[in-house]
Amino acid sequence: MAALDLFGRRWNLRIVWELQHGPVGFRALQQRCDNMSSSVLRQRLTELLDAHLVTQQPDTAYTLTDLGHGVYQALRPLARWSDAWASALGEDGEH
Amino acid sequence: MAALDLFGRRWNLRIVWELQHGPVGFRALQQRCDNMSSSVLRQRLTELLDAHLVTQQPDTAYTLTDLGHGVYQALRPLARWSDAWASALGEDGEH
DNA sequence: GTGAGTTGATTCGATTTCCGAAGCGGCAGG
DNA sequence: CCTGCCGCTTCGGAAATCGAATCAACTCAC
Repeated sequence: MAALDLFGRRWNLRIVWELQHGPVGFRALQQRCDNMSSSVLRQRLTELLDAHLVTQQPDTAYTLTDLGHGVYQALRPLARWSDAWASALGEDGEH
Repeated sequence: MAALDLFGRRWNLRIVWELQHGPVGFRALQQRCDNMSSSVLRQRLTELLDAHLVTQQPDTAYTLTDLGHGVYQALRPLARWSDAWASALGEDGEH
């Protein structure tokens, strides 16, 4: 239930999603997230750091922990579903 | 990506989660969601209705569509992960 | 049929969150 | 030095969220 609360906050899902490919720096991460506000990004990152989903490397780059990588795995069915969702909505509006 | 936006809104994940057991009325649904604000609940419900994840029955009760049920299925890995997450955080703070 | 209780739904002012742009100090290279 | 990039902070305004009051419709008891 706490998970639904954490991920119910804007950008948290997206940030985990964008960190899947490996360590990313602060400003680069911001750009990947549609240039979201830097203030909110920092806020979200501390939340994810506290939740032990994200770690900060010696070179200050951010990356997923093992736990965080588990989230990404758990998120993949949702990504697969979103494809079905998109096509279902697409058939709606056409013709 | 639109899915991350929709579910990045507060309560949307929770509402889908709470509708898993079948049709629920407006006020009952509100109570299940920690007595969330009724104004926001209505707003979220119209969003979910527009997204075809939720339908309103003749007796005005809300229930998941087939599409909405797919979301719930896609959410179950996340629920399973949250258990591992909870125990990992639990070991942290103890002793 | 009238009065009390419940339900889905709306309104509105207050609070919280989010945004975005500017700016900070630190650290490169030229 | 100066310029440019970096992680990060500050702050004022905009937007989302809240909470409580309220409405019309419906039920049920009496």
